[in-house]
Amino acid sequence: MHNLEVGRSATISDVARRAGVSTATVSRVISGSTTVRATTRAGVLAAVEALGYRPSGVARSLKLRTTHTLGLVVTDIANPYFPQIVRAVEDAALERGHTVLLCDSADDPSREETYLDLLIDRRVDGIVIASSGLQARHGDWLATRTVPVVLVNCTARGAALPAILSDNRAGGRLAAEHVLDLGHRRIGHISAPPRNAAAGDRVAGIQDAVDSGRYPGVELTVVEGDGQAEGAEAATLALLERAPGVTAILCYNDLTAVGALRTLRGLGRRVPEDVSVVGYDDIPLAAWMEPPITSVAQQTSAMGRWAVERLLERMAGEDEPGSDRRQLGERSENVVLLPVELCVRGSTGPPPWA
Amino acid sequence: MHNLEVGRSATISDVARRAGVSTATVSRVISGSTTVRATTRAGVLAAVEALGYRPSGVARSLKLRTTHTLGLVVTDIANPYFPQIVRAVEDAALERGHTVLLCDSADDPSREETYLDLLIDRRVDGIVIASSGLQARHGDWLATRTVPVVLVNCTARGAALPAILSDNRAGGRLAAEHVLDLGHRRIGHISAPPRNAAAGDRVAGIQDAVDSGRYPGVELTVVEGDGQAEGAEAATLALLERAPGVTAILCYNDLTAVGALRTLRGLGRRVPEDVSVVGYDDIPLAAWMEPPITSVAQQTSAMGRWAVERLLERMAGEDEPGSDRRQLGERSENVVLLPVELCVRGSTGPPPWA
DNA sequence: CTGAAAGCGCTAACAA
DNA sequence: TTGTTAGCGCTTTCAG
Repeated sequence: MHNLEVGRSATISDVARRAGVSTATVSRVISGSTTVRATTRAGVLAAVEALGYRPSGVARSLKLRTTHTLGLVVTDIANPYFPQIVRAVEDAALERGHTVLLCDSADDPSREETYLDLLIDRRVDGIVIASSGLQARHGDWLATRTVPVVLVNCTARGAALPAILSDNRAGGRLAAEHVLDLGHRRIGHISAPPRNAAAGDRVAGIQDAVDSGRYPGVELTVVEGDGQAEGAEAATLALLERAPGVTAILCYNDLTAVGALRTLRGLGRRVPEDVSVVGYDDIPLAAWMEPPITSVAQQTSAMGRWAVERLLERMAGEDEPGSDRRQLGERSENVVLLPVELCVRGSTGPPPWA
Repeated sequence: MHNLEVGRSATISDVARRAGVSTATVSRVISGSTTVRATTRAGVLAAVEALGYRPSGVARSLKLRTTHTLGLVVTDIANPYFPQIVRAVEDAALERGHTVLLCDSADDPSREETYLDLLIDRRVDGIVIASSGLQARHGDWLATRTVPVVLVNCTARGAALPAILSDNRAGGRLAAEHVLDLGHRRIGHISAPPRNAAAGDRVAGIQDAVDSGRYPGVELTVVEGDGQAEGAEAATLALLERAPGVTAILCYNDLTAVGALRTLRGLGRRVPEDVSVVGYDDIPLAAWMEPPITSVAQQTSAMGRWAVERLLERMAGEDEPGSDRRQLGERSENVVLLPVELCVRGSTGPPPWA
């Protein structure tokens, strides 16, 4: 009797031997090919069952030149914004039989680079990058690779990579108009480091609202935070020092808003009676705070799903003949802009004098 | 001139051809073997550079029978407790040159099963399972596989899989003693569904404190929540109905505490003046709430790190001869219990009459 | 110091 | 309907 070595998992040859057929036949049974006699099939299946055989994805990948694996690079999994994207990407990937190699760059560009190399080495079928601050050189480098890449809520300067973005500029404008409509005129903004592309767009949107001419006499003060609750506390203090009269603070994200809320409370300023606060991202946390935070919601899961679909579609496309279109300038359909929505909650209200 | 096909990445043969050597030599250079003449090495390196060659991890995995990939199964990535584990596991894995296949079972047992199969197929080197409710059948099944598995904060009834657990019973006791010491006597507990093993242990710990004899006249009421903020609202209402006089609520986790806080506030009950609330997990969120939530902290990152180390150590061990010890009953060193710590914050205080 | 050759586990012509 | 064979891209004896 032919025993398996201990610790080794069964191979297709083991199954073939046991079933008394060739490996080709086993392969046919596994892949569900119809050109197999029923009795043969049954025999193979019995052997598969008996041996607990599961085909090696590694061998299959080598042969088929596809790993059914997607790489997902995120800036910081600990930031509640990202798990939503991860979930969406994974859902979409799993539906199509793909798994996800998660790469949490932990806000470290060099780690991000390491991961990108690793993903290439692992021959993933595609890469989704949801990084708040993709380095320009990464973009250039990525554009030279053969693996399809799509960007989620970030852009690579220069390199024309397909991307799905949320309309950050509109989001900034929406937030600003909301407090301006409420009557606020001295407003502050706590932004994020400039390597974060979204930050700039949101500031631009806020500026759009200020410059629209619809709100005379607006004073806008911008300070830089770090997108974290802790960092936002110092930023809030700095803002209040530079512009003691602000009655509304627009925050780069919800975590920043949390920090602002805490700081304001510590200073004895009531929200929203004394100061209104607006967040961004509408993570679950926003609704849980006291007061619940008014926030700009992005279509996070749509973004993740779109990214995966785009990737798989692109992979399929590359099989087609004469598919050298990668060399052509990518067209504008490659960038999708998703609308945002303002969720008004308890952290905003009219200014004290209104 | 020998051109590469478009869209295909360079292989070791491409490099060999270009450098005018055999693939064996290229392989030696890549692996840093010293037995290569300097000039030859230089030539190979030049070819590697020119072609942008990166060795295929897939082919290497097939040959070397190791993928340098770990599977990580989590119950719900959207639950803020898990990203911390993910981060820790990934950190430890990356340090040792491994990548992580993330599997978010999204609280769906059948999806978890699908993922486990997928991980086996992908021939991951090991699997870390951080699932709140591992099914018994999964455990049995896992025990039959050759791939090393370690459990984080969960156990598989029957199957003797190595596990790292946080001392949930001690945590429950700690939380209970805290409010009992403050003078509370009518206390409530919002637990989690029984498939969650930790939930039972925490209840037991609370019961330990109650039964210790140190606190006479304690009344404990337990209701079941779902570990989510939303579900906790109904559970809090149910608790208050069954035991209107409770002055302290111990929660299964911080998310549950958030829900309790909101509900109490809605009812006009002040925290901690009227009712004290204790959370569990000490996720960042706990400190951000108003009032900040007193919570039991687990050593999350230590758990993730330990899991990976255990896995890799086990993988190394399997190469050794006569390593049939898997058949022997696993010994108790296979289960590690990590201590917990109580973080006292503003959500707990003496009962109203004290 | 270097090359030839075998083989990891699988699939896909091509024959039979 | 089934088997034979040739690789996928790499590493690793074993010769030279």
